[in-house]
Amino acid sequence: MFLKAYGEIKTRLREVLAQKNWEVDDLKLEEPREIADLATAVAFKISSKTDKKPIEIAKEIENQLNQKTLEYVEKTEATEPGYINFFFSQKQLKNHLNQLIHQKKEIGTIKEDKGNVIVEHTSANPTGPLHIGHLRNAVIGDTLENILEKSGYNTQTQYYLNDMGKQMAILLHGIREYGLGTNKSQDEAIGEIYSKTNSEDHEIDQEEVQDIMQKLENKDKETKRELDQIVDKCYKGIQKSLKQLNIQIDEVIKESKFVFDDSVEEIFQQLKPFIEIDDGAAQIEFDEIDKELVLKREDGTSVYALRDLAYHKWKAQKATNNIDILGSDHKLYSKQLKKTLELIGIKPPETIIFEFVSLPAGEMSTRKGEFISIRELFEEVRKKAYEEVDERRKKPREWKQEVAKEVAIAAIRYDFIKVAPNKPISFDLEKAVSFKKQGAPFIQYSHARASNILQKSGKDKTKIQAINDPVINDLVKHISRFSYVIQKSAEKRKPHLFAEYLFELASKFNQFYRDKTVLDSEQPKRQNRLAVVELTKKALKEGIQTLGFEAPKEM
RNA sequence: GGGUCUGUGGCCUAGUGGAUAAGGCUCCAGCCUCCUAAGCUGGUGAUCGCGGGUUCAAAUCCCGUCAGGCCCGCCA
Repeated sequence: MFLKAYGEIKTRLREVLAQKNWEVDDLKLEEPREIADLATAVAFKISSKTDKKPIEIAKEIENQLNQKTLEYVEKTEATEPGYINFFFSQKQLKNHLNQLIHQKKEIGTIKEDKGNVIVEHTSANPTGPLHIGHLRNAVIGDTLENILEKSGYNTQTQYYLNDMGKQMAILLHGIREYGLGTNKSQDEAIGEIYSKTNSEDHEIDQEEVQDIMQKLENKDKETKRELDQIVDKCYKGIQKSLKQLNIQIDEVIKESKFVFDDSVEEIFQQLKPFIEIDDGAAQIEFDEIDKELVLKREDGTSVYALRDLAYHKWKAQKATNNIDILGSDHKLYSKQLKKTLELIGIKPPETIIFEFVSLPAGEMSTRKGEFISIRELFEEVRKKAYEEVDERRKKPREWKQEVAKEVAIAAIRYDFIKVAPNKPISFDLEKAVSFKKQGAPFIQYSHARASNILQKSGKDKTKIQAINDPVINDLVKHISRFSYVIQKSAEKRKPHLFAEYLFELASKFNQFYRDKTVLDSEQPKRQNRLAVVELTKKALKEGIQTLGFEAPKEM
């Protein structure tokens, strides 16, 4: 309803401004908490172009606005020094809320066809297990996908799996030398060998590495098969780590695909007019970027960039929107990639760059074997969650384990998603394990409380009758913003906005929970409050699932 | 050195042109005979790194400066 009201006000405001001949290119509505539902400061902008005071203009606009009744707006006002405030229709709000309680489809889903979008995320090299740096990538990607899906996109996630090039050649060389044991998790075993191969006490046989690279480039089936075995094993471990946190990749695309089906060569030919040869290497130079992009080495083998270009060309044909989630170390490269695609008329991807996750001790490195793996993190958090559940509820062990698992997944994911991507994170395991209030368990707990009331309520009719009580009004109004926040979060590609919204919802429900007795209250109130609880529970559950974790009924 | 991102109460984070800068942690004072206290209420605490500028209006835009991260590979 919030979304509809927003649209209605904006449209009407545009009409009025056009009538008055006041052109404003950037018409934006604000949400001034406590003051009004929506507001605009458009009068200030107009004022600077005319000789009228903002408040006079605001009053004129407000007058004109009210020439036509608005469906979702009950009251407007022009206030000093020149804002126009909008207050929503309580009747419409109530209707809307009652619809939400009874509708089949989930709360917040926007019925619109916004086209296909591929979200490429994580895409870590199969040279070891995923660590918490990759986790930030995975959580942002997966959550964004859920939010986009809810806002009307048809989404797919892809993992671009590197199985070509120098790094992989080095890995294969290392495995040939040390062999791959079978006793432990394969991604971990591979990670150990990879870091051993790169360590200072080991000398890399450059000739062999060169040979492997050449063979792969020339589509040598035997070498490909040998490497495939390793890559597949490692990816299996990666996939398991992701699954642990409720992250599912829809499609895995191997880099070699584009060499083997000749699309790398095809795009290379397409780029020919822009390519320059420097010391035998084929590269592209840019006017606006200071650094050239190498596509092929002196020996004719392709570099990652060229294969990635072929991948992006392929993706551009499959979806209208492509979003890549990348670490900030890829910033320069992604700029080059986009420019290069534009040269040959291919729509470049959008990129969401996230800053690094560091440990209190310093940086993580797969090559050096310094990192906290997702597995370790998950185990730690789950252990802690189990202690917490165990302390509070007398229940069977399996039940406590299940809840602990759900809480752990939620706590980890929420911790990463609530921070805007462009902020660097210093990851402290101690702090991550101690459940802070501003985290997922708090939200899950609110849902459990709501569920508990409903479970004990029996069969009472669910219809919201009165929403004039301030505590209730605050809560239900917040729920009415659900699809609006989904929309905003999706269009701005900012999943943390939704994470914050959901925390506020939980917080508002807890205030309601304290102030308003539900089960033991007198009848018109009981039914009304019960309906509010049901609606809140629905919204919390839907929001929790959108963030990629579960909402236990009890915890 | 060049590019880029970040800098908000003791700590973590939101807000990136609009009305008193919003939360959480910590600390202090309260609230379980009453639907799950993983909760709630109140309080202490901020010249938004620093200095200029633009604007009716700046945490937000511009310039400079300091501090930290990342990048500047024929790696990915």
